[in-house]
Amino acid sequence: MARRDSTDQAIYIISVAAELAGVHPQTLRVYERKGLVTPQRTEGNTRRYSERDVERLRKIQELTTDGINLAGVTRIIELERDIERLQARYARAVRDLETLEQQLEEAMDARNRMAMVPLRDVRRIRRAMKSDELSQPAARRVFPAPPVS
Amino acid sequence: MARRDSTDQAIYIISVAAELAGVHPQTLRVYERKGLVTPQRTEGNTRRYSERDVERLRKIQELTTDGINLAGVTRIIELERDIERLQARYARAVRDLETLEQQLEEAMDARNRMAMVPLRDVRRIRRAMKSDELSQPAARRVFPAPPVS
DNA sequence: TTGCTCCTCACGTCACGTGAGGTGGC
DNA sequence: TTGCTCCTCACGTCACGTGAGGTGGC
Repeated sequence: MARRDSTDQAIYIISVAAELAGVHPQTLRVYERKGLVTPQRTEGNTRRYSERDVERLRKIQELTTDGINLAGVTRIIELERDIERLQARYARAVRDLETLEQQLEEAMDARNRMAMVPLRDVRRIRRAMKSDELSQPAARRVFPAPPVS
Repeated sequence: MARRDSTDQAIYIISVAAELAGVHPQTLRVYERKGLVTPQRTEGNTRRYSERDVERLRKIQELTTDGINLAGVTRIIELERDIERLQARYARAVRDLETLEQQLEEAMDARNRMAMVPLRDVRRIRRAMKSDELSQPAARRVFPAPPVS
């Protein structure tokens, strides 16, 4: 779940992160105290913000600009993450559906190109066709249905 | 989309709606002015709240109790509605998937109980079986695959 | 008449952002 | 040293809820 890639690298000091997000550095300290954005710290106790942190700061900035307070921002970010997950799950289901539809169609196609014979009659048919003058080529074409992957 | 049922009937005067939602009547007037809840009006210009309105008021009350301001409440209610729709859509997809899986399984079952014969050989097989002493009952069992609903 | 409704205005409270002020390490 | 960082405290602004005050119709 928690991806570990370049967007997690803690690279920006507070003044740079603040500028990238378009807010006051002091604001970032307040956000951290309230638990909205938790940057890493250097050994010297200096904050280091990752690209992901800055993204989050921008999102917060966008929402507060719309007049939403921090309690609302927190909740909204959670809900939007839920929505993303749901959408991904739905997209996966649609893909599965398409795959299955195609499989079903193929199965139907195969079936429609064929005549079906109860398995228990196969031996009898083979025997009957052996006694027929034209039987040899046709007899080989009587076969059990192949398993479908 | 907009359901029209008993929950839309405008039945409560402001004092009752306020009590049901656990808030001050004056608050309801403020909410209306801000566009959060829009009750119907009687001919005498008195507000009438529906069950759905009261539900919404309770939701607002719940969120503001969590310290979320009205701008946040509006957004959150929208997002939660989005989530409900997405969940319904996902549930529908899952149902479709199950139906299709069952159809595919049935198709496979039918196929596995049968031997398959290319259609162009059916006539030849029938002819061959006719000349076989045990052919009569078996010949009837050579048939084209039925269409699947 | 009583108790509601309607409205507007005003104010107390609180969240938020940000500036000030003093500290310390690259 | 300079310019950043760290922290805490304080204050201006604004959103929100709610009370007051006056009106009018079941």
